[in-house]
Amino acid sequence: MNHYFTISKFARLRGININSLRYYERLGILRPAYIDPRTRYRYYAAEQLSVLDMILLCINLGISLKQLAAYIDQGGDFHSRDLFEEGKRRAQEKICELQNSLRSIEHTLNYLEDSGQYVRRDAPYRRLFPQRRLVTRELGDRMPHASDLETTFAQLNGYAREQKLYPVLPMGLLYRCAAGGATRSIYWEISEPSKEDPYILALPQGEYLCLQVICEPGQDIESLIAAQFDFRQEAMILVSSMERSRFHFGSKCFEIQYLSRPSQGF
Amino acid sequence: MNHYFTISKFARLRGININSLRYYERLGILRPAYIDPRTRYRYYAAEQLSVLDMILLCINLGISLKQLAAYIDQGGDFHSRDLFEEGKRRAQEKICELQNSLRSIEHTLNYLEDSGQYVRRDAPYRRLFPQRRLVTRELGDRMPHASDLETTFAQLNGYAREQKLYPVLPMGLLYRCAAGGATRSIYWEISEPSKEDPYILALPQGEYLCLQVICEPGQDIESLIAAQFDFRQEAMILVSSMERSRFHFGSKCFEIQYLSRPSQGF
DNA sequence: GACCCTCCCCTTAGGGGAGGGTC
DNA sequence: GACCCTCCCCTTAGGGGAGGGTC
Repeated sequence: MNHYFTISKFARLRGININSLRYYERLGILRPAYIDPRTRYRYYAAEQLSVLDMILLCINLGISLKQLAAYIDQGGDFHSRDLFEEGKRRAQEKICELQNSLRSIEHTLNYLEDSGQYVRRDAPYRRLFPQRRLVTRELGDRMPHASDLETTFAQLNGYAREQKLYPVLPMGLLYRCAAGGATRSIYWEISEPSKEDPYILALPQGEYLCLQVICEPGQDIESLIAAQFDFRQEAMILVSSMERSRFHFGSKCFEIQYLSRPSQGF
Repeated sequence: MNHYFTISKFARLRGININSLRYYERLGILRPAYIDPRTRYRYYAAEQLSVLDMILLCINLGISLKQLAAYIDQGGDFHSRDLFEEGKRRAQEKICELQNSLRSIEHTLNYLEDSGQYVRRDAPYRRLFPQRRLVTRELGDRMPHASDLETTFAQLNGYAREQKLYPVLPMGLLYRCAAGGATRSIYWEISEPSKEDPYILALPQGEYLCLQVICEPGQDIESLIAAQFDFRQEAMILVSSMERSRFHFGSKCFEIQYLSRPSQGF
């Protein structure tokens, strides 16, 4: 003489809704131990809690209940070890993904907070940056049109995502200046801390000479920079997007960051 | 003269399906920058990628797109800092939950693997256990009926879940024996490594004297134990469920684990 | 009176396809 | 020929409710 739980008592043992149990029955993964043929009332046995726990584990880890069926053999037994192995893999993957997202978010929040101290500066100032990692793409001899530039930024972002470099704001233009001339690149800052990639550039930490400029749509940003800095002096010049706690589309404010003789350190 | 992306090019920039973009438009969170009134073709601007990135971040972190709407003000600006703060909280919570699940799974896998070495032993043997943490509940003077026992196990499991102790297999009976008599409890092993709780018992690591018994449904497990051990000798006796890589309902095989004079250590 | 039953409709974030027009 | 449009139906894991019977 076995003891049975009614559907609501059984559901209460794991804090779930009775509709969930009816749903598991429909899927065929957890049929009541007994169904009264007259009233169609469902009754569950305590041993069935282990099946329910498996189901809840799967849901928790994003293993679909159809996939769960693959871990039950004809005899109704669970291949629980296989299921746990799969669950372990899933959990590890998800944790890894979330840690990457979290790092990107924290990176961005730090950046927003730090930038808050430099809002609307008319005069040049010195700004201390930590070491930064950028993913860059060199542009050709001529500055592309705004529309092509946008596309190139988007493509570089796509590349960085594919390579799991976790691009974040800010993005912008980068000039590597030397006596022989300057090369022009675009960049996205990345939050991935250690991966290697041919397009990654590690910017040294240190104090950069900074200047904020407003660039109207038709205006040429390079002539704005050239008015302030010499492109033939060995230096690194970044033209960085400035985003604050809100996104403003069509933002025209940039921060120029200047680092002289970067190859020699500070 | 702005540059626009067609819907499929825009989707490709982030590797998503064009139906997703149509869906975001329906929700009102990402309307195309321009819609040709004649053909109804949708065109997107590069700046809209930042909105798309916000949407993808939310999905990634389980923030619903309706909730996302709460971070957009009348002017169409994103309160991105608030959103990032929320995202950070979510990511941290999810990572924490997953790490707990992962620990439970690893705990269970270790247990299954370890138990594999002790399948179907006829004779007593010594088995080394690591330190184990149990959540226990004392039973009354008399052993409850099987049905009530099942309910009590389920309740204790529910309690352990609520307290985030992460109960795992094995579970079973626990006797704390002394000259004055024995107390009878049920227990679940827990995978939570450090939390304190009045019902937690930390079992010392060490070698336990073990014995496997088969207990048929009608049979009294306590008389089986009493045939082998003296309940009045200072000791800890566990009657542990034995589960292997598959769940078998109505399993009747138990492992008796005996530790003498636990208060004196090993 | 609390509990259970069977419909039946609804949710999220889209995916896939039919049938027809556009670049 | 590749691309885009608007329907329209489908998915997962249930949640909620109506209308009626059961413990």
